[in-house]
Amino acid sequence: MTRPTVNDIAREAGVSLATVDRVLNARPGVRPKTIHAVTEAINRLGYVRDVAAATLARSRSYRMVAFLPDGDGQFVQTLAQALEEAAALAAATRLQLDLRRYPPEDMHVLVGHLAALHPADVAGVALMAPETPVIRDAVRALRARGIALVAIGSDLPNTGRDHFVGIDSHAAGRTAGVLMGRFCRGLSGRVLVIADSMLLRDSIERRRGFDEVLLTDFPALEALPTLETHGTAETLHSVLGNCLDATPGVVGLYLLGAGHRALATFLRDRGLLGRFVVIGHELTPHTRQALRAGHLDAVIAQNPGHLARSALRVLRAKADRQPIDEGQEQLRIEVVIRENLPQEPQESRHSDAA
Amino acid sequence: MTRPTVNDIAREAGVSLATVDRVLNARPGVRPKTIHAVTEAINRLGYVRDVAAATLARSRSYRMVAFLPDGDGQFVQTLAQALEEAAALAAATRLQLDLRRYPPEDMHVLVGHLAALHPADVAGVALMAPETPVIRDAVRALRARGIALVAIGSDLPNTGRDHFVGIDSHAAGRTAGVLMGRFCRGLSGRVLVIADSMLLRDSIERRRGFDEVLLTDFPALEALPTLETHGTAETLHSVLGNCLDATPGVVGLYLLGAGHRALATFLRDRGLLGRFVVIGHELTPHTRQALRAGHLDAVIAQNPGHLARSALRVLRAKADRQPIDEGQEQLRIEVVIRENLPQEPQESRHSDAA
DNA sequence: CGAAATTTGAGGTACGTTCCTCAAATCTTA
DNA sequence: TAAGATTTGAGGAACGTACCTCAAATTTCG
Repeated sequence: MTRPTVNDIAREAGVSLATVDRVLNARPGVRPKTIHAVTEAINRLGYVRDVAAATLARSRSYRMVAFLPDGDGQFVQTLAQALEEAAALAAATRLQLDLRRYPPEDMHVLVGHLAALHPADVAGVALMAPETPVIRDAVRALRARGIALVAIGSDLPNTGRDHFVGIDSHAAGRTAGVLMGRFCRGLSGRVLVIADSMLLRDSIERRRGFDEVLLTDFPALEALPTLETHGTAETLHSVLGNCLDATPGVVGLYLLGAGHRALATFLRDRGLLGRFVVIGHELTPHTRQALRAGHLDAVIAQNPGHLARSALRVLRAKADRQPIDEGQEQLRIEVVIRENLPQEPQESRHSDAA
Repeated sequence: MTRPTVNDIAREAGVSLATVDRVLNARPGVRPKTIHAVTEAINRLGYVRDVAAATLARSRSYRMVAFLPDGDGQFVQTLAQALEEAAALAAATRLQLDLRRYPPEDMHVLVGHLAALHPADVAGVALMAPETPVIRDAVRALRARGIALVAIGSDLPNTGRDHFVGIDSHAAGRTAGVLMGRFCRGLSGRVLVIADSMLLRDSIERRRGFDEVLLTDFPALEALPTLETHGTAETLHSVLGNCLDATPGVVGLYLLGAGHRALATFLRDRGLLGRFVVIGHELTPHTRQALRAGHLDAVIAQNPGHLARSALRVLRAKADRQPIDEGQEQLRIEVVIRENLPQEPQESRHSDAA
């Protein structure tokens, strides 16, 4: 009737509580035969460890640090907020998150922060950073010290990071390509691709996926070389203006990164709103507004709330050396159009001490 | 340095542990002034209740029951599996799920099951059922007895259900409509709408959303009256065959419910594969395969894993009379195309006693 | 067989909270 | 001011697991 406890296992297996404990926690000094008897009893009774009691007994606490690039990118802002919210909830389960920003222009600051982390203080790190050699080394050193690290938003392969929380940029780019192709059905012409900068791996991979699909599945569309805006509205206006003037037959615009607001202004000024199929990435206040207004046809996104919760769950699992639930941690490449736009995330107010 | 505990609050507020406890758990017999002093101390210290310790002390266990219609619908099968998996994980946090199937042809069986539930045995119920008057009454009675109820997959408004876990069918239908319209860009013609039966609220609402969008945004497309297959491949073949023979200019097919396998066979037999834009609902092995093969252009889906986890989380919250995290429980209307098809959910194997 | 090594048992404390009892202190109100 | 009502304090047991120590039992091996 009631849940079996460790004492029930001991009785069932005909051993003492201490032995059950040794088996359950994989402590040494138990004969294989005894281990077998205990696991048998566990299976027979259908015992499941009560994690509440276990974490309480362990009185373990999880101090995590998250590093996000400083700056005004809306996606990063949204993610930061999602992390704060997820952390507020996770505080009830003894997880403490220290969210820090680093100047994106000087990676050595970040590296310094990472190098200063000590496993006694910090159980795990969530990091959003481009993959440069210095970062790679810093991450490797961190892990060598026994601190878990998950890459968030943008992957850091070849660093031995414990996990990547985010979507596959290449597949996201392919998805954008298919939507562009299908939304432009019957049209032939050119597609402008606009990015902040093509130095980021994500942008490169999105672009690659996008091109692949256009090339193989939508030969009537030609994707032009990427226009780089360097994150400023002025550059976007001038570069895009020049390009449009010089290029006839543009039917679609693909924004690899930010710049939706600047683009909307530009198109409005030129009376071009609604003239192109426009596809972008990430759901932010700007893209949300553009979708609603009809200036943006689809957004390929990853859910920041899921990102944040997944990152914290994975970090905790890694800190506990426990397996992660792959199914739950797999993030979807979301396709957002006006009709399935989720409700504005309202002020989610958590009661204080509940 | 260390997390504040109830004892810290007591010291900080200058009251006893008992009083802190009374305030924390909203027990009676504390003066407003004292309550204020305690909450002040809580805020000052940034106290967060340790849920692990709390649930342990309460030694509460959560016995939940889920009712799904019996039958071979793939979505229901997938959902059942997702519920089992979510329950296996939640077992570690003292939640026990009893997954039951009821014969969809006789609602009285379900009603009987519901009527037999006693709040001493069952804390909450997850129910997937059509909204009929008998069901409505049974649900009302259940809630009157103090058992929490969440509707899963398909809503039960006007029953006072505690929560609905699922997506808005109307919005899902609109989303399908937009994709149909955009994928048929430049074409004018007719769209066939196929359903198992139009008696289900979900089908009706999807259809309504779909029609709305076609009517206002894509006047070149005409949605024809719904063809009902009653869930059998034979009916689908004959009805659809007749309709296609009698109707020129069909450019799209919209499947409100199941029947993807039968449709694929039908189209293959007639040599019509790839001739229409085909849009459907729910990601199942069949739709997944059709997407991959290119016979199906898009699927509007809700994630069964999220459904299951959300249902259990909400039930637990309701059983504890605690607020739910709206942000986390909001389910997305997913748009799935071949390019963003998630990996096949593999055998997720959880180690036994970890 | 005996000594050494290994395995097991018994018992305890701790984790942070809930929930209980009973007495003491404080407030109300006639 | 005194009786009654309300509020507060002190203390303890319980939840299920982790982790510790030391002694006893058992096995291994020379």
